[in-house]
This record gives sequence, structure tokens and C-alpha cells, in this order.
Amino acid sequence: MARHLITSAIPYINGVKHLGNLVGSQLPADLFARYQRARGHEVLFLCATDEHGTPAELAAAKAGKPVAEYCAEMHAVQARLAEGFRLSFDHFGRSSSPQNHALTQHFAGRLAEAGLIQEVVEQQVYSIRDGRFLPDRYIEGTCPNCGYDKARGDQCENCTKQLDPTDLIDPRSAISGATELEVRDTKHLYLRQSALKDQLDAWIDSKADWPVLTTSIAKKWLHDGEGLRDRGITRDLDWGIPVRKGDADWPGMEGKVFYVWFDAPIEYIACAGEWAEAQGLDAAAWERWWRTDKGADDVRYTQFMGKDNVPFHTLSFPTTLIGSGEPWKMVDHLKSFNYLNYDGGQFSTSQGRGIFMDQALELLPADYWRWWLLSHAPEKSDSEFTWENFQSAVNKDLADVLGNFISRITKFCRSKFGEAVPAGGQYGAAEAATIAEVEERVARYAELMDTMEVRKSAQELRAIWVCGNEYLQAVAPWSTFKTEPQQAAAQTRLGLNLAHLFAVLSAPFLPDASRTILQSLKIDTAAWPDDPSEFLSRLEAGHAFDVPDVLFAKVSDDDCAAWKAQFSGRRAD
RNA sequence: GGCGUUAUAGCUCAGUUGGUUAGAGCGAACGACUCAUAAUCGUUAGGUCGGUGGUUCAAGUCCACCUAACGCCA
Repeated sequence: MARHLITSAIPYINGVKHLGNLVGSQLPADLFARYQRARGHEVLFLCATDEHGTPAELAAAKAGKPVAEYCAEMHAVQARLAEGFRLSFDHFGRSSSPQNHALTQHFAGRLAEAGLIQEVVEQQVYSIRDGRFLPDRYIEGTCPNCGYDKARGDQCENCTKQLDPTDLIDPRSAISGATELEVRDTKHLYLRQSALKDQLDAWIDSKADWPVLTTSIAKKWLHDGEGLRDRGITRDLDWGIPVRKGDADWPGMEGKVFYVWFDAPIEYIACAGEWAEAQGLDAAAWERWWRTDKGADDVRYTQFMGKDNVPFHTLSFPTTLIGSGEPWKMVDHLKSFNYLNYDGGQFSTSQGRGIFMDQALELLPADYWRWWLLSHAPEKSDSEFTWENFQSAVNKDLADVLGNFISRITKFCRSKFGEAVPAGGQYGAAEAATIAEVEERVARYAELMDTMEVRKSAQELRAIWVCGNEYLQAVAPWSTFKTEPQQAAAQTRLGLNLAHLFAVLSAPFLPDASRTILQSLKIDTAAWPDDPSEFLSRLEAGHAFDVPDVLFAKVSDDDCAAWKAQFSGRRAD
């Protein structure tokens, strides 16, 4: 039995995530976790909300709530939606947890001891009325280049010119509109990533089996221009993890917090601590997943994320772990995804464009979305959601191929033999041929799932379902029954066994449908078919079953048109 | 401006280290079947593999340049 540590990039706390966010990390991570569990391996699957930073503060202010209260509420909302999509996290944590506070401060202390932290005094705009420093993009003013009056301190989005806040004419706070701004000195900490450049480079080079997308992004950051740059890891904010050196104060850094990108990946580890606490386990329980000196030697660690997160996971977070000088478990495989587009443009949280997780579940159950999203996962390049494509995939793959197979075999059996696996006859040449093909395909399916080839796995799974329809069509038990009922019984028996097989194989993609089929077949274990040939004889004569309700309803043209219209504009908050 | 990714049948995509007539699903046409959610199964049609040039006995598959889309960085 292998041990799999699996993490999904942690979604930002600010609002409900859209389907593009979902398919880029949480959903494929869940597919992999469910598959590895089904194969009998020990799995710890973790995710959390990323809660710190200015956007969270502003969203809380807009909602008229204290930021801690806002985050707690939004965490509950995201947790509920994750459950709705059947994301099987062992723990859904929070980057604001006490565990993450302690661990983040611990890492900062270790890095400082190792000489990997540099203190830098820089100048930043301070808003007197707001009583706070303003990040560049929260300063607005008139662009000196084009005259656009809502240019931001980092860039003018009208003429795209890069700006410094001090370039702006009539600068004002984007938060309050206040114009009483001044430039003040402020001290910040920088993580000296550049000091570990060669080590990181060699480490990335050793990962020959990572997706090109992952390594090419990491390589670009390592070698582009002047090479890997040091990054600021602190901010002048109230909401966040206070800057401390382990348990000790950090002179000169009072009132400052760590920058969100520094503490967010550390939450992967802290989350294991939260999990242990929630399970009533001791520290050793989570350390055996994360410390190679405490049992994590045989752990295989896989991370899932969208391409925008790759630099932090290939460079910054590894710098934190390596730089600590402690034996932390490093990632073994990093599966990254491109973006999912929506009907000719990008999904956008800020513009409310596309379909969001809560809206999706109001329209259809999780399995429908899981199937489309995973079978169209943007692995090789960006991919695109269209309603027509979605409708076709749901109707053909789920309703016609899988759903109808379950329906036709159970109903045929009920009408000819009753609601129990029929006795009589035996498997012959046609059965052997089908079993042989299924055996081959199951092996390929497992191989694709092992290597996280998401789209190809979906294709192979569908091909396995088709084997069921092909078989029934070829042997035609409805005809056989008229002349050789014994043989028809054997054919029906294999058909029902195929239904059992499909349920087990489909569980990682379609957990609800899988359960429904197993319940109808009155099977309470879901062991993996290590030997499909043996597996297809498990349902023996006399085993009772129920005919299930329709597994997947079709999406009508009217539904499709209505939804397309409903989602053509912006999401109303 | 620099870098990266992508460009294959009407649509969504596969195409290993270059090697016989470029594949799948959907859609289309035709046929078979009638157990089933008017479902299923089969057959056929459809592509000068973005463009130009090059390397090679041989290129969708390597090289150069060009074009387009998207992204990242500055």
C-alpha cells in the first residue's frame, strides 16, 4: 500500500469560485484522491481557504463586517460548495488557523537564521485618512501618459503604461477616495530566493516527468533577465500573520504581517496539523506525512494547481522548505492546468463572467459538471466551455451511453427474469471476447489515472461503458430469450456484472451515480477490479437488485438556450 | 518590447524517440436492432496537419522565418 499526500491550490477567500478555478486544481485533485483511495492506498487529501491580504480586507469592508467574521462566513460557504461538488478533502482548512500562524513564524525565523531574509527600507504611499499604507494598485489617479482618470498606481489599464504611484496626477486612495497621501519610509523583509537559484535549478531539472507547462514556467522565472528575483514577504496590513521570528519579536517589524503568498503554501503543512487536531490525533499523525525524519520517506506528494500558481510552488515555497534546513517533504509531482475559457472569453471573478460553483449546482447535480469539466480539463492548452458542448457531452456520454446501459440491462432483466441475477447457461466466446477487451481497457484506464492524464482517462472510461452496449447489441438477449432462455440468462448476468464494474470504475469521476448504481445492485463494497475477469462473475445467480431511477436526465435544447441567455451577462452580486 | 504556450476533419481534441493508406468522440448520410432515457450498434463521407523555406531516403513530428490567438514578465 502506497501513501499519497495530495494538495489542491488553496482558493482565495474572496467570494465564490467559478468553474475555471474548480477544474484547475480542486476537481482533478479530487479525481486523483478518489482513485488512489479506490486502489486501496492511504491518502491524505488537503485543501484550505487562502484568507489573508488586501482583497479580503476590502471585501469584508464592502460587506460591512470585521474581516475575521467575513472570512469565517466565506470559508463556510466554500466548504459547503466543495461538499456539493463532492470534493473529498480529508480536511478543508484555513490559512488563518493558529497552526499556520505558528508555522509561518517558525519558517521565517529559520530562514532568518540561515541568512535568507534581507531587511529593506522602501518608500510607500501612506493614506492619512485611511490610516494605512496603500498597495500600488489601490492608488488611483490621472494617467500622465493618456489622461485616463482611473489609472492605477501600478498600471494604466487604458493605455497599459506601467506606472509608479508617484507618476499619477491627483492621486487618491482607491479605498476611500482620500487625497491626503504622503510617501513614507517603511521596512520590509525579502526572501533571498536568488541565493538558492542553483539548487532550485538542479531540483527542477531532476523532474523529467513533470508537465512541460510546469517546468517551462519555472525555468523562465529562473533564467529570464537577471534570473530569479528576491521577493518581499511582508506587508503593512492589519489582517494577516504578525511578523515574528519563531516565538520571538522581530524588532522594527511591529504592526506588519507576512505577505499572503508566503503564508499560503505553508498552509498545506499547517492544514495537516488542523486535520490531526480535528481527528483528535497527536502531532506525530501529521508529521508522518510531512517530515521525512518522522515517517514521510515513503510518501508520494502530488500538487494540483492552475498555471498562475506554478512559480510559487516551484520556486518560492521550495525556497522556504529548503532554506529552513529542516527535513520537510518536497513535492514529487506537480500537475498544472491551463485556463478554462467561457464562451469566447475568460471566466472572471472580478467581472462576474461565466458560471460560478453555486450557480452550477442550482442547475444540475455535481456529476454532470464533474464529467464535463474533467473530460475537457485544460491540460495541454486553454480549453473552452460552451453550452452546446456541455449539452452534447451530458446527453451522449452520461445519459445515452452510461445511463441508458444501466437502464436497459436492469429493465430487461426485470421483465424477463425478475429483479435478481438470473441462473442458467454459461459464458461463451462472445462473453470471453468482451471480457478480454474490458480487461485491456481497464488496465489502460488505471495507467492513465496513475499518470494523471485526466482527459484521456475520461475517454477510456467512456470506451469501457461503450463495451457494455456493444456486447448487448451483439448478443441480443431479447432475441436469444425466445429460443434459448438459458443463454439469455448468462448474457443478462454478464450485463449486470458489467453494470457493477462500471459503477466502481466511474466512482472517481461520478461519485453520486456510482453510489446509486451500487445501491440498486445492493452491493455495499466497492473494491477495485484488480482482476476484471474474476470481477465480472461476482454477481451470482439469485443476487437481488432494484431498477434504479433514471441516472442522468438530458439537457433539452430549451434548457440550453435558457441557460446560455441567463449566463450571457455579468453575475449580479 | 522580451519570453512562453497553442495553431491537425464542420465542432472538441489524440497523434510516443521523424517511417507503410493522419486517428477518436460529437455533428452529417445510410443501414441494423427494438431490451432501453426516440436510447443502442454498424458502415460511409469529411483534413494539401496555420503559411513559406530548409535538413533527411523519409516530417503533422526536427530547424529557420512569417502569421494568428492566448498567457506571463518588464
